[in-house]
Amino acid sequence: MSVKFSKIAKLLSDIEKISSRLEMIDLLREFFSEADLIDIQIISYLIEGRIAPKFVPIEFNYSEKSLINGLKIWIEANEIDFDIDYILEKSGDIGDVVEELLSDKKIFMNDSRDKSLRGLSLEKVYSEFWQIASYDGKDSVQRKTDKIISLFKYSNPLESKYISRIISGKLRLGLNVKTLLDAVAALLGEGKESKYYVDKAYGFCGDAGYIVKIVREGIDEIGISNDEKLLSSLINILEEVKPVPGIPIFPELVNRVSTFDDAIERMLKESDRFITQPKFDGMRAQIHIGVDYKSDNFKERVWSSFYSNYVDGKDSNESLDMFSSIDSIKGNSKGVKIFSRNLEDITDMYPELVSSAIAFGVDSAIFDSEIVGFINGKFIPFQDTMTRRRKYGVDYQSEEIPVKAFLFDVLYLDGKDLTEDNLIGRIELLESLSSDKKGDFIISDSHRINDTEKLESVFNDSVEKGLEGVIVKLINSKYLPGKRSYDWIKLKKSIDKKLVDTVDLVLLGYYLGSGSRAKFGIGALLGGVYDAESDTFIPVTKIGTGITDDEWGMIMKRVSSSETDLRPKSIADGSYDVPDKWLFPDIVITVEADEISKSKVYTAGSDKLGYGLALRFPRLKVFDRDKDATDATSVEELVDMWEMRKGE
DNA sequence: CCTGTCTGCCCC
DNA sequence: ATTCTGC
DNA sequence: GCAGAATGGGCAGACAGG
Repeated sequence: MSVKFSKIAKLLSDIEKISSRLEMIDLLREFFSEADLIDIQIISYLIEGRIAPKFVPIEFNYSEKSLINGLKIWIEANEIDFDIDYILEKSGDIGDVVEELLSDKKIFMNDSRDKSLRGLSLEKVYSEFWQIASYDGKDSVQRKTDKIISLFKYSNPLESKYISRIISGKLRLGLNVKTLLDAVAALLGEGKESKYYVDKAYGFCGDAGYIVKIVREGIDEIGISNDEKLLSSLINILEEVKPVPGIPIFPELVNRVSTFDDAIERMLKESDRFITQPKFDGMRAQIHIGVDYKSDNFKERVWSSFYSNYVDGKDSNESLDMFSSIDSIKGNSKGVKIFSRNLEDITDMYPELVSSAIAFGVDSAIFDSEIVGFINGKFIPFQDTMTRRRKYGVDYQSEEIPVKAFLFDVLYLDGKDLTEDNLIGRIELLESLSSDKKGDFIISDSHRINDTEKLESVFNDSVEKGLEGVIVKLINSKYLPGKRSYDWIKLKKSIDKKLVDTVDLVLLGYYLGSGSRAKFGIGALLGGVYDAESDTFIPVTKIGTGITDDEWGMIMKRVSSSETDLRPKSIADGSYDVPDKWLFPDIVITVEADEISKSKVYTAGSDKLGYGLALRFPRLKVFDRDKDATDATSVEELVDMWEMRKGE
């Protein structure tokens, strides 16, 4: 019997009130030890605002704005006295808005109710979620709204709050899947050992529900009383979860440091040498070769997973066939699959890489790589590379924007898991695969070095080639799926102050904040440059980071005296996001950015260039420069900065 | 058919 | 992506 | 140092509405 959803809402509400992760883990562990297996599996997906693992292509496609629009229409049709915008501004959370709206008990009085929904269970809510996510085509937005409102009818305000938050993907509990895995590990005892194996198994399968399932089944079989046997048996079970071609592995992630010396110090603490590889400005891609669609391992993890039962009118073997049947794979004779950083299947977007993989001359492999547009021996801008991430017109675009896959790691080769091997061994193996059949694969350059001078020269080479910088890696490190540790450190060219773009922008408006920013009444700023010719200010970017909570309070005070409801005439109009509050342009701020980019919503520079300019990765450095707005960075200066970078 | 709006554990 | 915050 | 949650520009795709 699936647990009542009202109990789940209470659990989530309790977790939300806690700030200590250890206490959250304790609450969850308790729930995990009592609840039915199916409920635990469902929760493990819902906690991420999803209904299935990431590699299953099912999304709600219905976020905060859709719910707000839908509710507004519904409120008006039912003549309810409720100001959504006002409450949203105050709370900054769609869930809180819904909770408050439904606290009025009279709202659903005259509705005829569907009895099958009474006393919602978690399982029932989950299957309704599947239907909401499955609606598509004409009027699907309206059908989703109707279904959500019908769920509200059978929920108390607290349940409605979490239904809204799950669907809009912003649970805001201060807890996510990593903490959930900690709670799973806690089922096996206090020690850190269990956590290591749980994390690792999750890294290899990308499916928290599956991990929960095998752990819980193991516990039920052995019995929780037998501590020692429990731990060792469960470790054995978790260790069975190994890399399998066709099942995406969470890519290992990089950390950042602020100086070369910091990076070197961390590396040399562990070993007398370290590895550097180029940092490409493209798209992370994990390339699998030799997917065996009929193997038990593959079926167990993908085809028979419990969520496939929820797909309407299909049995589990027909459903969720992201891997599709082997017969339908056109020209993909070797079971090639390519996955993005977030485990999305992007195979069909890169036919030339599928061909390269088939020709590569290995039976099975999993490579870690970066896909970058590459024309006449030169790297092309990130924005152009990203046009290859598409569903339609793939053939045309692959001629317009040809790409290369730069392989920089190998996690699996000809049936063997390499993730426990040292990095240096994996790289040597990768380099040994070099042959004349690489197609659009390029084995990434790796340097083995041990001092600052060499690091700086490798870094400069990299930047000169048009790359983003270098990644520095511990020479003797294992591959850690999904981990962001200091085993891998990025040194971006923006570490060098000469290579960042710093501008003085005029504050033109601001936006309301969500979640924890709501209490400040401000969440982001709109900044612009000065155009002397027309004596106007032209927006170039929003800024939402680089500001501490204390500063937000101060900024709000400073800004309130310049507020105005209508756009001041001196601020250029455009298709940019209109701020919630306009400001008379009299405050100058300093903003740092990694680079200037071509824009379709910002227009600064378009008179001269034919296209507008914006900032990539903007962050606030100084709030109030105490100078005149007309002394801010000018359009001409911005255009100059853009042309100088381009010329290099 | 065209255009605007919204979405994406999007990509970075 | 960058940045800040609580533990 | 980790995990989580704020926030950025910009891309293609899906849908609503005229």
